[in-house]
Amino acid sequence: MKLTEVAAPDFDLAMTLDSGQVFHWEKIDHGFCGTIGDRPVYAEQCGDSLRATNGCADLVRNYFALDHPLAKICASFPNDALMQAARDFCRGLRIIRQPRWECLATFITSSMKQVAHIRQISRALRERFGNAGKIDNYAVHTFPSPQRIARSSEQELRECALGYRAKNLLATAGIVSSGGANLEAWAELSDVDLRAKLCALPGVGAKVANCVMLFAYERLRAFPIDVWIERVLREKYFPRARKFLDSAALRSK
DNA sequence: CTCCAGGGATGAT
DNA sequence: ATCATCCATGGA
Repeated sequence: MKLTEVAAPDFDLAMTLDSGQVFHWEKIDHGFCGTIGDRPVYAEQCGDSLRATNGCADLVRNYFALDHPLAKICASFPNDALMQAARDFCRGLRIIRQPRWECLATFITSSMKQVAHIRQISRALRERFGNAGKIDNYAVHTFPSPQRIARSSEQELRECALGYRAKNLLATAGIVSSGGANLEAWAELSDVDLRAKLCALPGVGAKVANCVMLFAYERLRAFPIDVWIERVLREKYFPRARKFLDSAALRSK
């Protein structure tokens, strides 16, 4: 396969793909196979560069947000020991730019699930309802459109290990595919309005809404609080706080 | 306000 | 082989 080189300073591909923001990339020899939108893409790290599928340089630069000034962003964090440890541990982790529907649908399936489960659900949905593509001899699948999910049955979705989330994904796919929610147009909304729109969709609460805002709408101030973050907040910063999800996450703008 | 269904992988006994 | 644990949303 012919690869093209893409400059990627302050970037760690494996760290980014294994950080719990995206769930479909598969490790293959020295790199990762996946899709960016409807394009099959292979990418591998080579020092301060990526080597990626020919013709995908701009796509890769945008998806992995290589234009974000990561060093400057990290330098803006508080300089306490805890933040220093976090910076060291996550060096090169970037918040990437994901397709809106794919991100929303994936995080609806993520509720009450661990990363390994979410990866299996993503894979099942893609293999069953997505379009097949190839990277050399390796098969990849696009994430299915809202129309395709809406045409499936709750039973079919349950066969992809969604459990009770099947009903929510089906309902939200119906709303999106029928024009009841224009995910692209929502990019123009304020943080507060966008969060309210997202939370009105079945299966989307404060945590999922903040994930989608952060990973699909480039709202870098959104702050998803899962149980792990909540534990850290409680243990290290706010030992007496009670309910983060109903207060901090929803009020942050 | 509180309580709890929900489902499958993963780790412990 | 069973058993306990992990987890966000929404409805009672």
